Amino acid sequence: MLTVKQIRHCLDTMGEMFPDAHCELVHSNPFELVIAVSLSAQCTDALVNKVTKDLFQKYKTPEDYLSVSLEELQNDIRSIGLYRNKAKNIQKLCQLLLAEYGGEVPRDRDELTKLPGVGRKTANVVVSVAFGVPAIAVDTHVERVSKRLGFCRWKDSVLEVEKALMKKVPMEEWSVTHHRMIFFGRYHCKAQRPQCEVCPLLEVCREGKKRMKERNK
DNA sequence: CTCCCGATAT
DNA sequence: ATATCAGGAG
Repeated sequence: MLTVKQIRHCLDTMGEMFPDAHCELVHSNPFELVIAVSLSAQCTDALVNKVTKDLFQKYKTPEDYLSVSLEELQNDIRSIGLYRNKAKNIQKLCQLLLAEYGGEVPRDRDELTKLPGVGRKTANVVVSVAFGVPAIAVDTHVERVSKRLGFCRWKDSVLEVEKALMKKVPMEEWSVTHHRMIFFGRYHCKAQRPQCEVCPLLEVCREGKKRMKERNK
C-alpha cells in the first residue's frame, strides 16, 4: 500500500500527463448524460458516442423514448452490446423520471441509484459531471489503476476502492482525480498492454516493477 | 456468482 | 481466438 504522500505524487504526475482529463461521453444536459453513462457499461466511450450522435437527435425527452416500441429502441442501440437490458432500462428509467421526478434528473446520488440501470458508479458520474458534486466513480480503469499502483488492496471490492480513494484524496480533488485516473488507465496503464517501459510512476508501482522483472527473463 | 452482448485491440 | 470495454441486476 502506498502512503498518502506517494499517492499525492502519483496524482500530480497523472495531472501532468493528462492536464485536460475530462468526461469523454458527449452530452449536452444531465438527461443525456444519464443515458450515455448507462449505455457505457462494458463498452467503450468511442462506441457510445457513435451511437448517441444519432440517438440524441431522435430522442430529446423521456416522452420520446417512450413513444417508440422496445424493439425500435433496441435497434437504435444494438451496436453497443447488452442492448436488450439497456433498452428496457432506458424506457423504465424514463417512466420513473416522469412519474416520480417531474421529468427531471434527480441531483441526489441515492435517488439516482433508484433508477433502473443506474448503479453507484453511474450515479457518481452523473452527480460529479452534471451537478458538480464531489464524487469518485470507480469504473474498470480506476479500479485497475488503484490496484496496480497500490492505492488500495488487490482484493478490495469497487466500493472499498472508492472508500480508500475518498479517504486518501482531499474532497476538493475527487472529481478531477477520478478523471485523471481514467485517462491514465485508458491511455497509459492499459489493461492489455500497459506502458510500464515509459511510465514515470514505475519506481513507486509494485505491479509495474513486477512486470518489468518478469519481462527481463 | 452468472448473465447480458457487439465492437475493437491484441 | 481471446481479452476488454466509464456495470448492473437477479
